[in-house]
Amino acid sequence: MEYNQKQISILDAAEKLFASQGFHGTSVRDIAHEADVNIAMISYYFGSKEKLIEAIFIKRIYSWKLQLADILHDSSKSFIDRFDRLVDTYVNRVMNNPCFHLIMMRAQIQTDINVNDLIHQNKKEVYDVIRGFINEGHKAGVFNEVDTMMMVSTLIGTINHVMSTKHHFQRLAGLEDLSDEQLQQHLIIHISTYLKKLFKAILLHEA
Amino acid sequence: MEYNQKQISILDAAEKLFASQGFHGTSVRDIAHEADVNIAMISYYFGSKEKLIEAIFIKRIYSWKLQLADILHDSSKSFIDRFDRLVDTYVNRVMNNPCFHLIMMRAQIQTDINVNDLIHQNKKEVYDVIRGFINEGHKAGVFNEVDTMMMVSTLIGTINHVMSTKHHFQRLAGLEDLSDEQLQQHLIIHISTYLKKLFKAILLHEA
DNA sequence: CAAAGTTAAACAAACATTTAATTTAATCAA
DNA sequence: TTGATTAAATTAAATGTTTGTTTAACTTTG
Repeated sequence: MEYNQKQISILDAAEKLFASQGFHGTSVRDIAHEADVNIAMISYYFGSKEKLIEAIFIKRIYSWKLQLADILHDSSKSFIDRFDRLVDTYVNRVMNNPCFHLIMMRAQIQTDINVNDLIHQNKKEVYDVIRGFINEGHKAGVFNEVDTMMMVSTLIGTINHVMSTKHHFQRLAGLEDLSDEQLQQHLIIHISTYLKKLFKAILLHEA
Repeated sequence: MEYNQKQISILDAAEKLFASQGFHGTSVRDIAHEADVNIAMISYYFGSKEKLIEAIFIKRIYSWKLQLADILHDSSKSFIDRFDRLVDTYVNRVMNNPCFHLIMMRAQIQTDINVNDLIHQNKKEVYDVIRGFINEGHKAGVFNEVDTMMMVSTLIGTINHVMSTKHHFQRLAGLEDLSDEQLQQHLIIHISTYLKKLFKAILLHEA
């Protein structure tokens, strides 16, 4: 998929608006205005509003599992180093693409947006790779036996929750004098450190 | 707030539809049809669609912090028992009221639904009570010093994530032959057990 | 000169809310 | 118990917007 500049503007505008107002809360007029294009260009290039959100998913969803496999199959690194890198990378990925991950969260919640098969397929592949990695580490005597599916739920759930409620978080933690950029960096480091420590407590320490 | 039967029908129908289709994805006609009342009754009783969702929040939000304080301030139980009961109760609460918690998740994500102050106030009170409890347990020498805010994020984030993606979860875990009720019971026990073990690993065991 | 890009305008359908008319229920003097 | 009075509840219809999409005319590009 090669998109021209106008198509990219539309995709970016739609991603931003779908994230903050939801799919149904965003009109194609809103998108056209944000992207600074004529309304008809959206139908012209993408066919419909539905197909536009599909295009956003297809554009975003594939690179993650490539990166994931790259990290976990890097046998030059120890199991623990690879696991740390998994957490770091995923935290950065979600925190640096909040719009898309908000849309993804909402699409999972909502039953009437037609990208569920796309999401499920991706979930399955990601989960299989992580489970394989943890099992390998277990057989190598490095990791304890753990409930991988629940651990992945904690990883995704915690990061999504902090990302999606970061301004509540900011006020609750008394970080209101931080700029958006400072808050962002603070949260990335904070979540990564905490999650790595948390998971090591069940992966490495004795029961 | 005492509601008559017709108002309760409207609130229940709205909660169900807002949960599955979102606020903007649900029309007042949908709600009226689901509740089997005339469209005009919604404006008549609640004023507008906005005030209807506010009424849902106000109806639901208050009982939780009462129950929470009740659990954590029960000094007849040990710190560990109280913590276990906190996790059990919250898991049950979310899993048994999925519609409301889906609406809450989406409202936190969305910036254009006007219940954010309501949610923030509730978040703050809940967080303060839990932090107070953990600090008390730390001073008593039972708990390690932990990042309470992150721990609460993991609690809420993990449960919300499993609840909101439970049908993905069902397929990924190969539990497709379970009925909805069986899946529900399986998940409640599964999440509770896992989360209690996870948190104890950082609250109790040595670093 | 033909294909692709771009536009303002038009389209019907769906939207939230209001209206004005009608029915139901409650109150109370006779 | 009646019949009158009044407020609350209920309704179908109408209101004026906004919705996603299409059209037909026009411009640019190769």
